[in-house]
Amino acid sequence: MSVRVRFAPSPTGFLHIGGLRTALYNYLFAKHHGGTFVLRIEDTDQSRYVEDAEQDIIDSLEWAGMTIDEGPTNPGEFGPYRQSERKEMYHKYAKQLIESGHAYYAFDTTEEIDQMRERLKASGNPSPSYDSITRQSMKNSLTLPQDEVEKKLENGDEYVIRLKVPRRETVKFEDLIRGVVSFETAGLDDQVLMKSDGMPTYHLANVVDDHTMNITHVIRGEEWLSSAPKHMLLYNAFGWEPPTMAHLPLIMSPSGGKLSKRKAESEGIPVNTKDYIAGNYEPEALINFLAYLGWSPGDDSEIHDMKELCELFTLDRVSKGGAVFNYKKLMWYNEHYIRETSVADLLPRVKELAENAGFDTKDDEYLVTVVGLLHERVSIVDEFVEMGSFFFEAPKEYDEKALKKWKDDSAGLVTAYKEKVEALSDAEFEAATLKSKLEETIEEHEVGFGKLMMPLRIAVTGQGFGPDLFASLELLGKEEVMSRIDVALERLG
RNA sequence: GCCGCGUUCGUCUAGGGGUCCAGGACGCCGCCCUUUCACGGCGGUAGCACGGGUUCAAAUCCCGUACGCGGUACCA
Repeated sequence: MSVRVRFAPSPTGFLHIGGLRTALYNYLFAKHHGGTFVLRIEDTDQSRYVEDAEQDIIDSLEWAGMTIDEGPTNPGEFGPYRQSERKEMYHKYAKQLIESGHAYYAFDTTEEIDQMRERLKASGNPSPSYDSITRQSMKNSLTLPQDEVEKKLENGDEYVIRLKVPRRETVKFEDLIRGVVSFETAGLDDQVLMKSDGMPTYHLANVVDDHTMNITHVIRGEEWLSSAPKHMLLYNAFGWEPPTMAHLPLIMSPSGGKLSKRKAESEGIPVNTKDYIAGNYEPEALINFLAYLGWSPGDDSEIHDMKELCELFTLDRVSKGGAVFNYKKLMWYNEHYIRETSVADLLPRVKELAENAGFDTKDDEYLVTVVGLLHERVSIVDEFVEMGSFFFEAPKEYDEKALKKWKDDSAGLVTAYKEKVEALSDAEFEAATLKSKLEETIEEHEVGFGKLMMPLRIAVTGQGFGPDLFASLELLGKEEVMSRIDVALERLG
């Protein structure tokens, strides 16, 4: 049977970076085996539904380079792909479970359940739950007379359907990442399968869908491991062969704990995929980084594109422990992929960025030189415009830190240099000459290179760092350079 | 609390009984290159959570402890 996996997010917000990695591992696994990558929208919680979330998920996956083989917008033969559109199916299967004695109706109100919990807590039970013991004293089809149950159902009284968890049983299953995992049913509660609003809970929906959609491998976050035994119980109750399980380690925040939205933001880590899109990160970098966050091919390689990752990826090489998100390493990947991208490919992107910043980008030839000069220096494409802003307009102010290098003798040296260079024709105004003129000047004044270099850089670019200065001067042209020096001399003295 | 899952440099990881006084990458530090900023090159720093076993031999197997994380909902 060919591999079919699903990424099954709930549309309660924008696609989280952890979700993106789960999707990636599913995708890589599917493609490694020539299988199918399914997107299923788990929208069974109507109270948390977010309108634009589904589109955001689809856009994010596409940006990251994952092709959805089957999903709500490109259905295959196992649709629909939104759980809200499969309601009848869940009802049918829930009913089947009741008939086979694996589930039952429960009529308790929220208040009654709360009271039960209070009562048990008061009598010394630290974690009361609706289970094989407590269900005997609750209002459900196991305790109520048959005719009363039927009457309640006919009256349209609110009810839920609960899983009848066996009293004492051991549920064991093999997880591809963790090996054999084992749970005692005594610790499980009678999970709600159908909610009183007629929607299934995740537990029922996920089992029914994975089975009816022919999913062969369930690859999901570790937060699901604890409820996996309930799912196994369900597969058993239906008499279905469960899919192979693989529970992924969580992505952790640098300060510890699951990388939550709140934590990530306070630690300067973009948490939603859309933040990376808006922030102009290289998708290849994010993907490469994410792939290695909890997985490695086992050799010393670090750089792989999606195609290579598909070839290399296996679940047995996924690590078990949580992985801390290392933003600096992400940036290292980002720098790497920018350097790998040709100037020609970068050009239109930088052009758009610069224009959005309100700069006149002059002609493409000019821009090509700008991009070339900054290519090895930027960490993220935005920096082409930030670091290179002086290519488009004269510095409005001078960087404070850089200004410390503007010493008492700076004005004199810059003036001396200016006088030399002023004599050059436009054609002579090129990097090598500009450099030799600087050498001449420092020799005449018997000072070090930096004594003139830094002030000159500040005067022309406003910054204490940046691309090769002489090439920059050449590109800017004589007239512009002269004018900037004059302004600086006047303002800095 | 209970249940489950984890634990190799600061971080991501390699390693699955001898070839490991533990390898790679990010970061950090230093040197070289560049009389500028970077890129790059070279080198350095730093780790098997702890305690017991098993074994001729344990980072690797077993048990316990500690710590971390997850779950404990009519949320997913």
